[in-house]
Amino acid sequence: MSVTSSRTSAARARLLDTASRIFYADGIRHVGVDRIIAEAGVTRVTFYRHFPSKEDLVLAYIEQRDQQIRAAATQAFRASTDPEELLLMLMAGFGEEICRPGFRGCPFINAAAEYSDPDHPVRLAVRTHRSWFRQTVKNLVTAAGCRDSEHTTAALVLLRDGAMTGGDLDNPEAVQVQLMHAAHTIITDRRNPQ
Amino acid sequence: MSVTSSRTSAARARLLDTASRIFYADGIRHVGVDRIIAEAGVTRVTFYRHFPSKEDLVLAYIEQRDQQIRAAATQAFRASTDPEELLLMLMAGFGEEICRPGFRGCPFINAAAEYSDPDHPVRLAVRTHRSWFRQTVKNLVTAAGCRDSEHTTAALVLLRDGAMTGGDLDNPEAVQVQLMHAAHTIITDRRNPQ
DNA sequence: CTCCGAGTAGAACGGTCTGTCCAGTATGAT
DNA sequence: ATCATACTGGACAGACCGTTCTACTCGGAG
Repeated sequence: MSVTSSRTSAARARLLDTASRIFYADGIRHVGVDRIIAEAGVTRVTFYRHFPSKEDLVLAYIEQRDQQIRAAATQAFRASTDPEELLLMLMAGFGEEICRPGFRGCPFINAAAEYSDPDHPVRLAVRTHRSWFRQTVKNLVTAAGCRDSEHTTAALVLLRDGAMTGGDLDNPEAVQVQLMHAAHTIITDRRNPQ
Repeated sequence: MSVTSSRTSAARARLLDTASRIFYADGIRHVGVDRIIAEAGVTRVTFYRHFPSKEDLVLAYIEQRDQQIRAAATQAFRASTDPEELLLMLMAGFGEEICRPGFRGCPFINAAAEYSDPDHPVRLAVRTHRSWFRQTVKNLVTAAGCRDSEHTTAALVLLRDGAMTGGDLDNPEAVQVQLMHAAHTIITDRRNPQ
């Protein structure tokens, strides 16, 4: 229990959830630990008991997002066995996400903007997530029998990143429509005749 | 002279150029004015004479980038009178930019990631730039006689943002190829038959 | 009962941040 | 010669940064 408690403690969970909300909404480097511990309702000692430094909290935030998205994908992939439908569902998920109130762009892209050093652990975690996402898309594209799977995958990733950016900086509803139209065009155009 | 000197001083120019380089490479909020004045080779008093606060320097950085890009576009647009060719040149310019050493993504997207408040002057400057860019693309798309100019413009903006992101986080050369392929497809597919 | 892990409360550390102030220097126009 | 202007140098305040510290409470396991 004492070993796992550092990962399952209620205080730790509150800390991480609070940090996740604040980091996503307001950025990372500019937010002090004072604000996080205050809003999480814990003390400094408790914070540093669970996270040796602020950087560990930041990493935990990024990795939690990664895990949540992977879990959501695994869950969503149970809804259908048709890879083409799943691809469209995936892109539709992004389309809905960017329209939700409080959307502030892709947390990984935003984090990378704040950590410019390519060797920084945050950057590494972002690359790990993006590699997983790209591979996931590629698996679906391949399973859907698209020609030129590498090319199609890259186009969908490009589209996704552009939509996450435009959803924050431009008109989310317009971007959503554009995203779905483009995704549909890409996927169906590359479909192999059967 | 005394009136214009605050805008044309050599010290001010060095300050702004240094800040531009550092802000783009390393981010904005995390770098202090100490580093900027040190690398620019001026004193703190000189800095605060030209920029009442750090925020004014940040704004000047964003607006300088905006002006430089507009000037480059105006310059480039003299190379041809064919709007379709100009559109492809525009996208090719982004393709080359993301492959250049030191590329760190779109300075406006990165700045917006660090300033989450939609009403912050930095966000406003970013919106201003993006509005100009979108309108510029739309003018070219319209002049090129594309069907559904609004839709085509949105697709190209989406593509551009995705490429700027992927150029920083993924493989720039691969993104460049993908960008040009997609741009070519979008533009020629929407061409009205003549 | 005793002990220990996990929590609370709050002070304090050294460092860095933006921004201000004082004193002195070089230059160039009048 | 004078005088405003733009600069240099360094010290300084006040706030905030991440981090560590002491001292205390409480509940459950041995």
